[in-house]
Order: sequence, then structure tokens, then C-alpha cells
Amino acid sequence: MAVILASIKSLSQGSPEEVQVIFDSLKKSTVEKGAYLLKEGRICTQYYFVEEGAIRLFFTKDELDYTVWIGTPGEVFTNLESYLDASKSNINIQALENSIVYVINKAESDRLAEKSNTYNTLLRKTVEMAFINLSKNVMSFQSEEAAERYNRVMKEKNWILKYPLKYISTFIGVTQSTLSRIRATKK
Amino acid sequence: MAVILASIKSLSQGSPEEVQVIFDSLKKSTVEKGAYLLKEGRICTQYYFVEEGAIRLFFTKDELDYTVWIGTPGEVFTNLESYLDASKSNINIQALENSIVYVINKAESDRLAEKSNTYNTLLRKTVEMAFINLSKNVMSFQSEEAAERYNRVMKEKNWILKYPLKYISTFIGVTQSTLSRIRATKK
DNA sequence: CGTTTTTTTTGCCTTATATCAAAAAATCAC
DNA sequence: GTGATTTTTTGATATAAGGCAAAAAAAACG
Repeated sequence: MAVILASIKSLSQGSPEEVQVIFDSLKKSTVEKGAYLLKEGRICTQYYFVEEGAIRLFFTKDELDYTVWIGTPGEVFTNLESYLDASKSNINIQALENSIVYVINKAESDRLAEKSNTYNTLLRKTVEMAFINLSKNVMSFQSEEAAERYNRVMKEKNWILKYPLKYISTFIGVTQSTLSRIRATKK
Repeated sequence: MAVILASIKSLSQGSPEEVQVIFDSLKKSTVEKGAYLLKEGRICTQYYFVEEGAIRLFFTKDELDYTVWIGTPGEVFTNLESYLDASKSNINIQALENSIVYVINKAESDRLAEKSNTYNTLLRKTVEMAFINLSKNVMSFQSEEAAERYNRVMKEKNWILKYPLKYISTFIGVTQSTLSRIRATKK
């Protein structure tokens, strides 16, 4: 069974039939490593559900890029601000490896939300969870230093050792060399 | 008209009647400066709507406290994690000055959500906005230094000059003395 | 008002992290 | 496998921010 199907089921707590309706509304799409699902400046018109691979969200500032999030199988995401306001996205979405994502566009999503309470729940829970996670992140930035922050992420994210340092360090909020040194002192 | 009434109206986009139903479900409560609406370790069972004054959310770590958020008139908040899971709160909620808040408890809120789509929209928008704001916050921590972060908050929050440094500095993610120096160099 | 308490500023010194650049190591492509 | 490319580590040095404590300023209180 598709990872995403299970994820939808567990998040929405809907019946198999309702979950199937949601799943059938998604369009499967494959993305090659390095390909973009969204480039900054464009409007984000879709919700993405990661089935396979890994997807990185990042923003750029002064020629540098900063990882906002790395999505792995079972996870759901969008650039919420751009999606809701139809405003220009300030973030990029790019596949870290060959990936499979399921996609639903806003028109279709809104239609589905009208008739499926289960889908509504799914979207609500997704935002709620994302909010709670972000909150912890902020608290970490406020009260912890880099090494502690690294350890915390380490515990929660299995991708932390899987991808190049440069993608991870900015997520933690440090430079590449600092992260390298943090790792060195842990050995 | 109550600040909160206007805020509910604008956020939910509901009809005057629907908005009134929501407003009538809230219980007005006054809080003295320094009083707690929630202490860590307890379960957060309510949504709060700020009518007057200012409410600070903060967490503690190693004897120090860190401001998570300062809520001002028209704003809605809760400790979402504790509220949703009925888990012990890791944050405290305290009035920064004599304040008036409207309150709804979870049971009542859930009941209202069942029947009022407008209320649902209100809650959804509230979380969505909070998420988008937090995202910006995180991006700021990742890519900006303290002074820039201060300037950003300065533009958005009128309370930044109104309350003691200690409440503001931890929000920005610096110590009190650092914030004092940041301010000094801006004169 | 004058006194007490709280808040803010400032000096001195330390530590965490950034910056820049080069070397080392790992990975990729043919 | 071997050379090219990318990634990681490391060194030297600079800068941002912290820690501590005392002085100065502001606010609260009787």
C-alpha cells in the first residue's frame, strides 16, 4: 500500500472508503533528483504528499540558501502562505533525490474539502502538527545553542546524516563548517 | 464594540448573526497584572481571545524564562499542543498588565465547531496565520543576526518598546544586555 | 518628594560561531 | 580504476553574543 495512503488514514482517522476518495483525488507525479516542484516568485497552487524520496524546501538570502524543511515519505506539505493568498512564493521546493509525490491543486482541494469532512480533518491536523513542530523549533533557537539543536534534530530526523552538510547546517541555523565541527566533537 | 467581536468578524468572514453566536459562546474574564491563565504542568483547556491588555506566553529552562509570544487586543491564542492532546503544558501564560480576555473551553469549542462553519473557519485561520508567522520567525533565526531580528519585530510589534527588556530580549533570542546594546547602537 | 525596587546600561572578559581558504576525503562519471 | 567534482574537515583569525557585576536611570511606593 502506498505510504501516503496509510498516512492519510492515520492522520484523518477516516473510514477506508473516505480515505480512498481522498487518495483518488491525488495525482501521482515523479520528480527527478534536482528538479523543482516550485520556484520562488511563482505561486504555490498545490498540496504535496511525499510517497518516496525526499523533498527540500528552502529560501535564499544574499546568495545563500537555507533549508526550511525536508519532507520524507508519508509527510504532507505546501508553502502555506503562497498557497492561501496566491502570493508569490519566497521559497523553493526541490527533490533531493528521485522522488514520487502525490499532488492536489487548490481548486480540487477546496472542492474536496466542501464534501469530505475527513479531508478537512486531514488538512487541519497537518497544519496543527506543523505548527507545533515549528514552535519547538523556535524555542530551540531561543534557548539552545547549535550543538543542542543538532542533537535534538538528530533524534527526530533520520535524514540528518543522509544528505550533504550544506542542506542540514542551515536547517540547524549554523554554517557548514560549524556543523562539521559539532559532529567532530561528538566522536 | 468589543475588539474581539470585530476580530472574529474579520477573521471568520461570517455574517453578523453567526459572529454573534460565536461571541456569545465566550466567557469574559478579567486578569490582574501578573496573574496566570496557565501554569506549566497543567493542561491547557481553553482558547483565549484578548480584549484588552497584554498576555505573555513563556517557557522556562534552567531557571530562565523565554517569551514565546505576547498577545494583544484582537488576538487569539492557546497552547495548541497541550490543548489538543490534553498533555501537560510546557508553557506559562501570564498577564503583563491588567487585562480582559474572552475564554472558551475545549468542550464548548468542539460543540460550537460542530454546528458553526464560521467558527471552524475562525479556528483554522487562526492556526494558519500563527503557522505563517512562526515560519517567518524561524527563517529569521536561520538567516539573520540579532539586530536584524530586532528590527523586523520592531516593525511588526508595537509592544516591543512597551514592556521590560527581559520579556523582549528572549523573544528575539538574545540576552537582556545584548538587546540593550542593540538599541544603543541604533541611536 | 525621598526611598526602595526594578530596569537599563555599560565595562571587562569569555565563548560560540562566522569567515575564508586550503587540504583531505568521499563521490561521481566515464 | 582514474581523473574530475563535490563534500567535508581543519586551521587561523574575526566577529557576534554571552556572562557577570556594578553603575546609572527609571519607575513604583509610601
